[in-house]
Amino acid sequence: MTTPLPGQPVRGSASGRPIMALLDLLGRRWSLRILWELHQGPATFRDLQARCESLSPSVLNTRLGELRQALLVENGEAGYCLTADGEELVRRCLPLADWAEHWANRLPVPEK
Amino acid sequence: MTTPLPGQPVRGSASGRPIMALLDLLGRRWSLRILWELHQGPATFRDLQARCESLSPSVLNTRLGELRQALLVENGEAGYCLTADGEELVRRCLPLADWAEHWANRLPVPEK
DNA sequence: TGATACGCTATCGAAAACGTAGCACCCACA
DNA sequence: TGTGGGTGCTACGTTTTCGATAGCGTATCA
Repeated sequence: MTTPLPGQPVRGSASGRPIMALLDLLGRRWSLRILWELHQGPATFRDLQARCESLSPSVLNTRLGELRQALLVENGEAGYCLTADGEELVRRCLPLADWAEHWANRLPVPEK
Repeated sequence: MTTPLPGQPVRGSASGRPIMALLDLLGRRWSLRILWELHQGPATFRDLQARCESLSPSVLNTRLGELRQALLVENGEAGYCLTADGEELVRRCLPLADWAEHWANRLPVPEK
């Protein structure tokens, strides 16, 4: 699978607009979650697996490759962590956590 | 596939925390894109397909079902559109468009 | 020379997504 | 009354992606 990047046609949009590349990149299973977990602090490969309740190493490795190509994540001394850009991206998503709480309150309680 | 909702275990997290349900919901192919397109204005089923460059009706229908269960999208007079909650969610994601532009400038220009 | 941890790859079956065709419904119009 | 257009949506076979498990190669420390 190729990493969606600005300036290239991506799935669902031949335009190359940056937002489309971003939506494709983030709309892959575990992408958002991985960024979220790394925002909680740096982690080794195996740490990340554990935090995500044991997602496959193959998928994790694929996602990490994409996120590294996109310069959102890097592998440093302390293990994997967000780049400055990645940090800023997540920072802009933080209002989501807030919103999710309100959302939970408005939804009917799901059956167990 | 079951719709991830707060209060239930979701893929990658048994905790039921709202943010985890949200990350699961949005981390499915086309979810973010569909919300994005609906934020540009209401659309019929076929409009949505066209705006997303002809994604499969089966997938579109599945995503719409999930987003409707999550009370983010509804089917009204003018076709599909965001609910008040959905609108607020997207509003909180708008900084992403901005960020994506900066991101594009910092990335090496991809080969054609 | 084990013991342990690291990042990561290989393999294979299951699940999700894709592409295409077409159904059932409604409504205007001839 | 039938035909042409729109609607939302389903069916089905193929391809892609994901998931579960095992294990490799390296490094570190005892």
